[in-house]
Amino acid sequence: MSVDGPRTSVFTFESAVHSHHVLRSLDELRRKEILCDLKVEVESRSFRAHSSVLASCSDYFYTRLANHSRPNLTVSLPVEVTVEGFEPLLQFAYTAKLHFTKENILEIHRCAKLLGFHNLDKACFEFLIPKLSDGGTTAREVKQNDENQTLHEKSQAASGNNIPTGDRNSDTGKDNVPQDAENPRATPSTDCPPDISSDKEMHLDLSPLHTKSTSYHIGAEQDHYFQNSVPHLASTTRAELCPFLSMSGTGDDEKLHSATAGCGGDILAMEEELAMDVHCVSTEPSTDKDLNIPDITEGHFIQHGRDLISPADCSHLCPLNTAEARNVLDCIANAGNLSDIGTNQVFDTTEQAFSDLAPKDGVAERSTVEREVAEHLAKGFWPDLSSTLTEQLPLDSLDQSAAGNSSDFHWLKHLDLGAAPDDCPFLRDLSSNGGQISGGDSLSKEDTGDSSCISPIDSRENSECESDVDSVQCDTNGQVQEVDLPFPVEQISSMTRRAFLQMLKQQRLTPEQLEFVQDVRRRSKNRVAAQRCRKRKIDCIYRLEGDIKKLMSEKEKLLQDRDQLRLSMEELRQNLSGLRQNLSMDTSPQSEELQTLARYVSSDCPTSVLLTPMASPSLAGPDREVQANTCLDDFLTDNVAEDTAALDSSIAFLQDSIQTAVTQPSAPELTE
DNA sequence: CGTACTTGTCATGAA
DNA sequence: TATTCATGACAAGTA
Repeated sequence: MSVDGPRTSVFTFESAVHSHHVLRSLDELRRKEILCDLKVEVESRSFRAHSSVLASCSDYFYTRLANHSRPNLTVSLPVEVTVEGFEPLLQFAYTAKLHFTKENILEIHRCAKLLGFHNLDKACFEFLIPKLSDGGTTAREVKQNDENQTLHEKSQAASGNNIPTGDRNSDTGKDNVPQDAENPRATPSTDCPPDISSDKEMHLDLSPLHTKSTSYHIGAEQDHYFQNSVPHLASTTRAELCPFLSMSGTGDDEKLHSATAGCGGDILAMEEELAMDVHCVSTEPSTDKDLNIPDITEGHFIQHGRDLISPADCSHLCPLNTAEARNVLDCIANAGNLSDIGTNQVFDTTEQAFSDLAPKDGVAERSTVEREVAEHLAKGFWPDLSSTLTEQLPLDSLDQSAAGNSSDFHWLKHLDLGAAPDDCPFLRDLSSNGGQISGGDSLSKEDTGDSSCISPIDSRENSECESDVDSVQCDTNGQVQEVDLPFPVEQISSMTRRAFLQMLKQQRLTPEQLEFVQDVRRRSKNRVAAQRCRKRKIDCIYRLEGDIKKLMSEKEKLLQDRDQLRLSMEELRQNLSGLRQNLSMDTSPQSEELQTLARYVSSDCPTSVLLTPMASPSLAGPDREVQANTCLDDFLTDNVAEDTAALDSSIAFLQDSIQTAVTQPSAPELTE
């Protein structure tokens, strides 16, 4: 039987934004070249970066940098890695956003494979490459290509070519625990050429072409890639290729996926806030060689996969894996030619994005989609609004959404809209579009003369006996049918007096109809007035309550100030009493002068007696204290106007004397 | 069943 | 003088 100590509860606070802030700060540091301990040379260009960042994102960099903690490293990437492919990857490492064009998507994909970048989901490329490439490659072909690769590597692994892989997790993401036995991070030195660490110039030429001492392995798919994409490497042996390529030949085909796609990687395992931004850029190739991605975004979708999904579920963590995401991106593709959209157009909000993604052929269908989205968003992020929104949404619209495209927007629940409900463009627009103000005629608010309160009231009028308050309206409607009004009854209360009279004149109503119309108008107006009145009354009550609280606070503060002043006054009196005692026992010339002065300034005041207690031994204790205070106050009050000059000089002299007494504590006159 | 609350309506006075 | 508005009072409905 084990005796356990007292159990202590451990609480964990997990910030949902910390990782994002850290990443953003790191990117800021990189842009300012602060704390950058790594220089990456790609072709003729060099990039400053943080080794830890790249090592955490790339198996290649991890393998090459894990054992080199010295600063100012220079890493020359293999020649097969191009700036076109590496620059977006570097941006991705610091921003979790991959900017690509259909011209460079293949190059990025190839470099991502070479460098073993995580979190670039394979399915992303599976989907995007066929969509953006002109060759008509299908997603199935891309997937099949990767499957062939994994199968090939599995066969190679079975044959004994088990090279450490850069992958730390399985493709399924179900096993997020790093397996050190197969983890290259456990034995990174095996992949590092021994001559690198001895490089005295700290210039790590990591190109496999220059590290012939390393025996690396390359899978068939890489061979295929190199033979097609890198012709000059077609004749290169596997041992001369990028070390990362050897990582993918562990024999575990699933790990290859992870190495290239990053699903189930450490970052995912850490439940980091994941964001996959897909910037569909224009067909114009990027001419900006800086790391600042040009503003050529056409479609911008941000999907955060936190909180709602298990980190082990790779397919959910990588939204572009899902069929829903494919549908969305299909919308991008179907929205028109990418080049048709302005190169400087940026979709910063889902509103813009889906406005353009929505079918152009029908407003009703678009409205249905938007309502579906709004409902979904509201349910997911603003539960308080969801009910209201659902109530306001037409039932047929919701039914249509439920039966139609609702499944296409399941992934929207992962959208991170950190805005208030009022800031939600969908809800805002829906309210503005769908919330048609009652009385729906062309009369403006000023024209009707009604206040803002008319909207909810009239909205109730528009509804058809949906609630209890509409019982009156039901009765009214019944009367409307009886009198057979030639115009909508809801117009009666909303129109101006002039318009109302004009309408009565034009309609030639019967006396019964006229009486009914006037009664309806009167009651409606009065109803609104009563509501306004009650609202004002409630507002007044709230305002008065606020005033009461404010006054109570002020009162409390004044009472505290009063108590504080009393304490200060009491302390001052005690100090003054002590000072008088010290002065009375002081036999120094200064003290004699003080006493003389005291007798002078209080020649007709009993205070002089108090200042010279020896002269009046009959008074002592609290009585003398009270009397002294009283007499002194009275004297000062009575004589201040008579001899101000003498008083000022006396006060100054007293102050000097007090100061002298204070600064000379060792004076014999201050000691008994 | 009583109570508190909401809402519509009426009566009345002021503008 | 007619109309509008504000407001108190009352009644009906509801939780």
